[in-house]
Amino acid sequence: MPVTIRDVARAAGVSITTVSRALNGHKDVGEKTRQRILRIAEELNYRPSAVARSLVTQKTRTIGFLVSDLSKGRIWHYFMLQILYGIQDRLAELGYDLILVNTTTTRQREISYLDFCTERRLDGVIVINLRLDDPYLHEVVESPLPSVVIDIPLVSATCGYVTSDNVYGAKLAVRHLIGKGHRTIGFVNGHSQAAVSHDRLRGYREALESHGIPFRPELVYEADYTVEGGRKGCELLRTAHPEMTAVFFASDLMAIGGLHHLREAGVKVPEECAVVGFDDIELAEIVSPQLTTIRQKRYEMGATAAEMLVGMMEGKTMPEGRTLLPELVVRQTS
Amino acid sequence: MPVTIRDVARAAGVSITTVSRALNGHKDVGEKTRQRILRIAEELNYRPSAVARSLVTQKTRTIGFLVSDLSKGRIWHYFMLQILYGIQDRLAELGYDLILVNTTTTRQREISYLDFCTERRLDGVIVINLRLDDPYLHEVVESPLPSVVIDIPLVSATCGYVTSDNVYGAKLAVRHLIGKGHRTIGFVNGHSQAAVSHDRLRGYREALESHGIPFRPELVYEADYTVEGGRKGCELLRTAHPEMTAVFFASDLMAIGGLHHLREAGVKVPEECAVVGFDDIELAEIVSPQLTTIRQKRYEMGATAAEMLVGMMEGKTMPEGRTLLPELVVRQTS
DNA sequence: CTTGCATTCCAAAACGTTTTCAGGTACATT
DNA sequence: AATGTACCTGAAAACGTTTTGGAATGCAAG
Repeated sequence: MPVTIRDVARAAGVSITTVSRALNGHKDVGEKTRQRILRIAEELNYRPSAVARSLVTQKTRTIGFLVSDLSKGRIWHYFMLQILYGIQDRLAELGYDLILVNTTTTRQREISYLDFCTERRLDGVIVINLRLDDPYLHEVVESPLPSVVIDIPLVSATCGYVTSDNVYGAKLAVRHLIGKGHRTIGFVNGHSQAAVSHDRLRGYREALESHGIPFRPELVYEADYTVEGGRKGCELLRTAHPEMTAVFFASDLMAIGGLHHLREAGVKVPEECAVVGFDDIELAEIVSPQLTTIRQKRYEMGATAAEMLVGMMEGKTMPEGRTLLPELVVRQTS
Repeated sequence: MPVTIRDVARAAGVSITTVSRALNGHKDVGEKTRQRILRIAEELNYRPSAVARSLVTQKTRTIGFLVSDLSKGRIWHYFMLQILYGIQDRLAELGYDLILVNTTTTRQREISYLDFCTERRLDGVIVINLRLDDPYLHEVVESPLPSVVIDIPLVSATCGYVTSDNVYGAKLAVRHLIGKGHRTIGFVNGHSQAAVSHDRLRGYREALESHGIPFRPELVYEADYTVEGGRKGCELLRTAHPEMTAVFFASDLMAIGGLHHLREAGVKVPEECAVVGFDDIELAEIVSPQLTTIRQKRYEMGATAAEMLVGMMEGKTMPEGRTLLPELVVRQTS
């Protein structure tokens, strides 16, 4: 029942070819006919079918946003949301649409993400939060489907990545703390199945060593990027090392967990223990005391990913890795 | 280059009709041929094209999630995210996919959301955060495209809605405060272009009056659902009415803004001024002191919306309004 | 031997576009 | 008058499915 190109053609007394050309702005159609066709299409409220167009052009102008662990209680997505905005904004500018794919639920459908993408004939895919040990990670990276992964440094013939310079970010944090006079600095890291964890650890270590402070593995706790994990990590480190005067957390959420512990323990922040987070999610500014943290340019990461992907899809750019510089945001916890 | 049904048919030595029937589980195909076809399809790694299928079935099995004001600095989406999960989860179960539509950017494309939906031939749409004065609101509601709006009580032949019982929720909050002995209770409301604002105001008023406390309009401040708006509202109400011992906020974000003001002003919470929010976003539990609030079942709202929509689309249910009961969550600010 | 009925398969149409190739007209150049 | 050259238009193929309406086969019943 929706009006088709055929209806427009009939009403205008021309062939569908001419209608198609008039609407798509080809130049080989007379000015008067073009005007007439446009007017009639308008009158009939004609909207070309994207699915018919996709079938013939073999492009859907749709890209998938593959996010794993999208589920009820999780709040790590506070981090992801700005990235999503960046993707969606840039994609809209470029004339592409976004379809949301939850890897957890596609798995329920007993179909790999890749199969899902081919069924829907997606033009490309942006992947976030995939663990390094995800069984399908390499399937995605190696597949002919253009893709961009976020925060996993992998490049292939069809896959690029976007990430922050996590080594540098961690260095910023630690240097800042050292500058404030701290010498015993703990580190609550995220789980090791995220590439960023390794980089942040390295940055932590190198910053210490470059200031002549020996790296002590016992000052590092591996948590899991959750509030509760951060709380626990902070508690364990503090009881084991009461002399510790500052803690660097690999995420804001964990830092907030750490603050919870410190408050309960009656430790003054930042006087008795300074805290620095990572990410600069909106919470960092809302929580009190406001959190000193390393700002990741999340919106830009998303926009960059979108841009890279479209560039690859349209054959204009080669897959590459892009690394954005984070920056230190000093607030009240340091 | 992807393998088509034709390739499978050729390899199996049957017609494409038979392949189609075999794959879709129709019964008029011999058992041996069915097995052979399935095996060959598997071997060739055949994935049926959703777009070709959509063209002929006239269904895309895709629904749109229309969200307005999805942009860089906004954080109201902390509220929306759980709803999104609910939608996406239920939709995945039902075999539908979700496409994200930002009304702000479609407007840039100079095309109404509705036109966008018809171009993509979406099967239905879920709308959130549309202001009552949105120019396209009624276009969406009245259009033949099945739709479900969230938090706007509108029903038409093709449009249902899901919302919380906001009157009841506000009553819960105010009753709770009255039970704690408060008699002068301020109310920081959101803007009036949200239907929920009116209901929450009504609940506030009725709860007061049913306890013999007169409603005083000067104790109500109309903010805008932002942290800063809540801060300002709280400040204004307190300076104008120092005798006020409790404030009810129409959202957690505003309540958190209020807490900021109270902390700066050195007001003890909840001893000198109690605070109750609305929504129960994750922040409410993370912030300190932890926020007493009215919990909206956001995930369920999303799941319900998805379910209703699919029911309507498949002609199994009539459009209706569904109202979920919120509940009081007492924490530290009251 | 016909008729009827399952069972299993297929040819062809349809969905709504884009694009290729060629046809037609009008006009200027030989 | 024939040829060339723009310019505009259209018929038809193609994209990859589903579905309709038979057709062929085999077999039981008349």
